[in-house]
Amino acid sequence: MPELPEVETTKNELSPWLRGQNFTQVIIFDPKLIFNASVKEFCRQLIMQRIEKINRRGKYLIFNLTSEQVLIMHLRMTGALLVNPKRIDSYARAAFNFSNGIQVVFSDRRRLGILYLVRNADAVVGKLGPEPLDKNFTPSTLAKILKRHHIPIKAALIDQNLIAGIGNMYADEILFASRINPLQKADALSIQEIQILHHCTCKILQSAINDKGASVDTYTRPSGHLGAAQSNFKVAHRYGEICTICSTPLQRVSVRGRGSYFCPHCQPPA
DNA sequence: CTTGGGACCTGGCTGC
DNA sequence: TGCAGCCAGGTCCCAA
Repeated sequence: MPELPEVETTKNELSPWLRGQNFTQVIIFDPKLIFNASVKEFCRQLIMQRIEKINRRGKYLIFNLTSEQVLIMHLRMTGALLVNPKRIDSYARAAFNFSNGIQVVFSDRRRLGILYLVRNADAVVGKLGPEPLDKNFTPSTLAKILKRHHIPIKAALIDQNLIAGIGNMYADEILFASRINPLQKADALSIQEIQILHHCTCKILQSAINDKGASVDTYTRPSGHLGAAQSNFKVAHRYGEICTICSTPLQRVSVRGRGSYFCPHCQPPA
């Protein structure tokens, strides 16, 4: 699933291809991909626009254009942006051609991804919490956020309005590395636990970016290559296996309807 | 404020 | 072999 490290990798690898290029053709195979606008209008407004820069905010990709508009993409569960794919299959929902001759295909098996074309990016990403890898995101920032919420720490970590970019699998990895039980209440964590949690959040996310994201399910990098971060996972997608530290069988618990995997020995209940 | 549920969506899995 | 039912999870929305 594309979370912060996968979206960051997509941004990093797309940028050299797309920066300074103009959209020469926009083909929408699935009209539901476009939020709140007709396909015709969307294509008309995008054509001949130049991409100045690609940014990431949380799990969103933000394309700054020469016009006053901003193109925002969310990959959701199974979305991927592929550069010059060998063939366009039934999962392709849109194709973009550029002035340098390259083609970028939005591929999305479960069709939950979405594109926005707006004047102000804040209309889409304005309510997101802080970026966990921003230098302004300190243990004290995290402490202030968690103190305000009497909810399971797992639920807090994946709430995009509290912290941006963390999803189900990295939340599980971060909590395992921090030795914190997913059901522990956010406002009950000690300052020591919050410092560890902050450290592990930065470490896990940065390490996953260095590994070009995790290729579980359908995620592939724009080049078509896979990421390698999944090989370091200790609990995510390892259901039925044993803890790499203490050999206790990993357990599953549902937090806010999301499967949460943890080691009952390394991450004991409070 | 939190909590729980449904909706979206399709491939993969289970059980009959 | 086929089919129904459920599950996966990012996000939004609604009711209690």
